[in-house]
Amino acid sequence: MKRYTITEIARLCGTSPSSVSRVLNNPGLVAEPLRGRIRAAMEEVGYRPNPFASRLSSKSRWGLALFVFDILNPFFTLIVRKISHLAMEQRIPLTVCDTENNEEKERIFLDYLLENKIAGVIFGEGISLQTIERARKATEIVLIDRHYREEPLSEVCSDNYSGGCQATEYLLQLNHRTIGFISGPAGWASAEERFRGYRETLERHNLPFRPELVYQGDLRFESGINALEYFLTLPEWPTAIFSANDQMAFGVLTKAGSLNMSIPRDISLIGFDDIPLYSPYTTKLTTVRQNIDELCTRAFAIMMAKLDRREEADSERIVVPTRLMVGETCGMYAAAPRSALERGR
Amino acid sequence: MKRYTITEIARLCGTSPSSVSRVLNNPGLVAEPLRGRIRAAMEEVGYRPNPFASRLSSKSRWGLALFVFDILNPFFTLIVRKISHLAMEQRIPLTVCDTENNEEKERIFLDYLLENKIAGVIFGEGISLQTIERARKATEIVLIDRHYREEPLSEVCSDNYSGGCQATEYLLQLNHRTIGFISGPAGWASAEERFRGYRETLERHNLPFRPELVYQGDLRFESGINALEYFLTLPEWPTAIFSANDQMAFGVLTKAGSLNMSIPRDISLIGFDDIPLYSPYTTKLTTVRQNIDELCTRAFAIMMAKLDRREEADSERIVVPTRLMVGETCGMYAAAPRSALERGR
DNA sequence: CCTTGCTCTGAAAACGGTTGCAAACATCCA
DNA sequence: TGGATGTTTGCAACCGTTTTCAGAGCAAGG
Repeated sequence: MKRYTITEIARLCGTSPSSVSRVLNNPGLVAEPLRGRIRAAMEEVGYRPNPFASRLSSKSRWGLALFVFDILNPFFTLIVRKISHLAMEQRIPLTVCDTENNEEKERIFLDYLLENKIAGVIFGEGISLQTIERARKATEIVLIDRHYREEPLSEVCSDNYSGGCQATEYLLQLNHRTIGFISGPAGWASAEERFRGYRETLERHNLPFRPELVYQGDLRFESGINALEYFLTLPEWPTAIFSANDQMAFGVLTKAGSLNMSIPRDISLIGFDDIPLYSPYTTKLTTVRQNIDELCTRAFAIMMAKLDRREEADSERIVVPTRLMVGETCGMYAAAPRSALERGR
Repeated sequence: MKRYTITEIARLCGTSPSSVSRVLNNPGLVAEPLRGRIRAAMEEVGYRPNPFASRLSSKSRWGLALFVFDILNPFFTLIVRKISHLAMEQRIPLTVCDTENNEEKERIFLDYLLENKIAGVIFGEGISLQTIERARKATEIVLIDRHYREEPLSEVCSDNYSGGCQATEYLLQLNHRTIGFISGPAGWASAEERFRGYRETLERHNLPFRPELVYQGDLRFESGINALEYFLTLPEWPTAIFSANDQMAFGVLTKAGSLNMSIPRDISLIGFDDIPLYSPYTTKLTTVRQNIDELCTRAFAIMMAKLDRREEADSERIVVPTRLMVGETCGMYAAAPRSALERGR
């Protein structure tokens, strides 16, 4: 399958390479009869421009990168999947950078990308501020589910605050009054917003915020296990637990199982994310859905817009709503102590 | 941070661009004093070749691609992680192609890559033969954990057959004689080898192979659930189950839990892969470890070798050993029917 | 009929490297 | 000492586009 050049197309049409190039990049500059002929010829032989030549000549940047701090976390795996498909649809090469929460790796990836004149990078949560700072000086950037507080940047976030409220509100409706919260790492805006939703909803209902009911996790499975262990050391056990993500909620579910506790009978549980991977488990987790597809699509669209109009695009902040997904892990709390009868049901 | 060109380096050293280029690509052609000077100058100003110019000029291919059919499957996620790090170490751009088991997507990815003169592609299991065929005509390819039967190709595989033997052997040692097998999809060489290990080990021990003890799964969680349901419809239940991968084993574990069966008390269970994600679950799965890091490192090394020496590299087939990881899901089978006493233990 | 101002087109110079070729020089052997 | 051979080096062409610039053609305006 021979690869044609712009010059050959030109010869085929009895015109010059310049016109062919113009048809490609600025069709308005070529008058109709010629333009049609050229287009037909390109179609005919299946012409594909040589990307290296274009980029060398135009000095334009090209290609995108996606930074995630832990590709094994299914939330990020889904982001990688979606963004990589979006990029492929546009025929834009995408470099996936799994930094493994390691600043040195971030640096290496970023150096490489800047050297190669990448056009833009999309950042997931968990990448260091320093790296983001460096990147934004040299290229276009968009943040997914991360709030950059210093100054406006293009960001697409789930409505983590409302999600936090929804979850807490729901537990309150079910009569729970002692609600444990498993947080994410400090400094993660998305997780902190969920926490704020939890805390403010409690206060809105005139329930005092009790710091001992908050366990700081790191969003991983093990945190859920440890969190439940911690909650059970408290003099008064929480009757419900709100976990800042599904993975930790799964840790709770698993630990509960091994302690012969039943969820939701003994304790209610609500997660955050709605990772499909976990849905097949027999107990369907009640959780707050983040619309990952939407998150990615919007972020990608912003990136494309930035690349198109070269001038400084204004930095937008888009908030994607979350939705409560009622599963099987939350139950109505009966104020009376659980009776043997109730247990045996 | 100014970007220097080869010409500027040449001027700095009072030599010609050709020599600088040669230092880069063929240092042997440049005599020592000059070479040293050029190297020093490049170091000094932090010279980085413009990759587009090189590729345009040398017409060489560049960049790698990695095809996996389901990036959400942690086995493949780990491969993606490892290969992407290896590529980054060598400063080679890597395109991750998650085909979602969809031939159309395979085609689009591959078209794009060939158009962009990719240097090589690494295939994981589950990519269609047709795509592999097309790719190998146009570029270098290496297969991971996939056996291409038609003719020799460069392949790096786990020793799936031995792994299958190890697992079965282990169950036999534990006195199990009725061992169920949950297979992978037909046509997947890696999974079929595991099955062969299972079958031949049985036969080696003069146990008849019983087709009804084989449930065909698709390597996903749900298959494990369905498999256990199926096995329980048999007149004689298996006392142990060997699952062709961990995810299905997890399905079994979960389903067993919801049926109030205890593993390993009521039934022993062994998986395949040793996915770290699953290890934190409180019951540690007994499984056969695939050395994913090794698999990837070897595959990548072969790819690099192929790219270095341009001539037809001979196709090697490398087999990476597997290892039995004893967890908590296999127990000794007591020939006598389980007594109430034993159950209550 | 001659300007003027468009619209379209082609020539040619980049872009930053690679590489074939030949010149310059050193080395070796007869 | 002279020619053959081998090693270094620089010149210049080329890779396939983009883009500037100027010229050609043409319609409108005076």
